[in-house]
Amino acid sequence: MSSTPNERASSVEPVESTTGSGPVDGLRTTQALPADGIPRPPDVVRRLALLWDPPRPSGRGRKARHTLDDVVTAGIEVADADGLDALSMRKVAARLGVGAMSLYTYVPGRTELLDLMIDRVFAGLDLPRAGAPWRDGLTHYAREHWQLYLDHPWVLQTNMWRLPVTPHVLDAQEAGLRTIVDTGLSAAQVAEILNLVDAFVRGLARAAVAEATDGTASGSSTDEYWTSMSSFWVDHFDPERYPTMQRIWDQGGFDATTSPFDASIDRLLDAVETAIDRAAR
Amino acid sequence: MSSTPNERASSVEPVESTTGSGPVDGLRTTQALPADGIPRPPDVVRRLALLWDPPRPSGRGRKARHTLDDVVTAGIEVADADGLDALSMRKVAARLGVGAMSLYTYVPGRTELLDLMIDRVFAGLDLPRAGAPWRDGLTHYAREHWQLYLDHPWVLQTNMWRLPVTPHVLDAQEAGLRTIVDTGLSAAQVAEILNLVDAFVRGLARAAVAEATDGTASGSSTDEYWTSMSSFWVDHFDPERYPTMQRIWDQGGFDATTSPFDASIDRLLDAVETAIDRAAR
DNA sequence: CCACCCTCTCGTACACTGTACTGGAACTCG
DNA sequence: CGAGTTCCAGTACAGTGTACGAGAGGGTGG
Repeated sequence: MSSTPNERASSVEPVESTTGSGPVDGLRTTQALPADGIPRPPDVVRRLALLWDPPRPSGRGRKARHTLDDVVTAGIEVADADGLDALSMRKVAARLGVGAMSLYTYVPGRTELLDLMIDRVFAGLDLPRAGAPWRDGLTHYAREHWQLYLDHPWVLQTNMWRLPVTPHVLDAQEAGLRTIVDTGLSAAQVAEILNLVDAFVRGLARAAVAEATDGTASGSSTDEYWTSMSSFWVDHFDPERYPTMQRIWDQGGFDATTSPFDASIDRLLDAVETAIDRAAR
Repeated sequence: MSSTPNERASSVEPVESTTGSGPVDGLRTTQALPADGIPRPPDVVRRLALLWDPPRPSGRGRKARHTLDDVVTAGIEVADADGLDALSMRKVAARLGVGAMSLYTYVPGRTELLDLMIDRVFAGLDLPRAGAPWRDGLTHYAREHWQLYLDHPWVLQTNMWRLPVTPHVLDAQEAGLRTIVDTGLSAAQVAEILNLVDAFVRGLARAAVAEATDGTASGSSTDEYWTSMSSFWVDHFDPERYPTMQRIWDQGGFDATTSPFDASIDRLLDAVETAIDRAAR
């Protein structure tokens, strides 16, 4: 029943900050009994293992044709090109010119591959330096995330309730918290405000991606999509039921002149500033 | 065969707010050529058809064992119970005591079923009345959405870039816009602010659901999950790499005493108020 | 050098998904 | 009582993640 037989206790190697790049065996670890004797559910532990102590390739055995990084890169390429739904193990494997099952020597499963992909993408963020004025830093933080989501929309598609706990994701959080930790806010407020900013950026990015890819996803061209939608407006939309929408539409409220990000980020930071001023008082 | 090409121009009959409840044939529409001769891609049109002109059951033929509403209800029950991943046609059918393929006489496909489920759920919102002070109305609007997402987290899981264009979803938008349309803001600002509020609520709800269901999803109990996570903190977390996180943690910043919604909504509305004041000046 | 063992590779297989197709069952109308 | 119409469901197909186990290639101890 237990899908992953193999008896090996958790090793005690030092944490390296570089992600390992070689394949290694025994990715699937079953219920290992660590020193403290507390059994850990394999799912969570396995997800963290590859991320936080990347295995070094052991010289023995057959040479690997690729590296872990290659696999992650291939995954990102597939997802960037065709979205998350198209990210199947078979497609990633095909891009590397190997069989589907070969991936499983580099990665325990699809979930973990996705974690690694996200970590990789977050590694590319240009994070605000410590010591900068909080408003500059936080703007920078928000804008970098915004750009990340536009570049890799599949990160928003992951159906996960929160980002995975990976080194570079935590790096980003760390940098975000750092921008406002010395402004006099309480610890709870700091955490809460960063949540607010994250929620804001993700929400807007989602909407922006929707705008950009509407219709394109489902095979129909953008033109086709919009003609269908306009047919909706004439066939189904009832101005008497939605007078306010009609009114705002007539006044050009839905024209989306500037980027929604630029339009709103200042307003959001005003709110943060208010909070900071109150705390200082 | 074409169920939606509707040769009437924009109909004059009032849109009813009750969703139709009978099965009907010809749900799948092929490329129909409407009067204007512009071909419409079937996907988009089909998705809209069932939502906006609900078919009435025609008395002829075999009696249906269920109604469209039954199917939608069953879908919502499945999704509420086991999440969106568990929402398979076979499971929904089983709950109704019916073969999987029978669903397709009520609904063209899974996508459309999901649209209907979302519309149904949004129909249950208690929307702010017209004429109330904007801040009360907008708070009410936000809180209702917040509660909806907590009650039906699968709505956030839908992997759609935006909510489907359904009658009751538009009702909610209409009510939201209405709360701030007469505050002196420009049309663009009104649209933008409602986007902001929506993005905010969805983002926070996502985080809250994450908090509530962490680990539970993947089969392991919450206890097991947390013991694994605590093992993460001791095994992998490096305070030297994440000093700010460590500091905020030590000060109890991550304790989450009150609901994140209550903590942040006022701050967000402060930002809105600032915008309104500026516009009025 | 050779045998052995370790590791990577991958064909096959299973359970699961959405849904196209098709033949049959049940109901109303002429 | 047909005829027409509609609902029901069994089978089938392409796709998914991945368990299993047989083979291929390379480092190392004898």
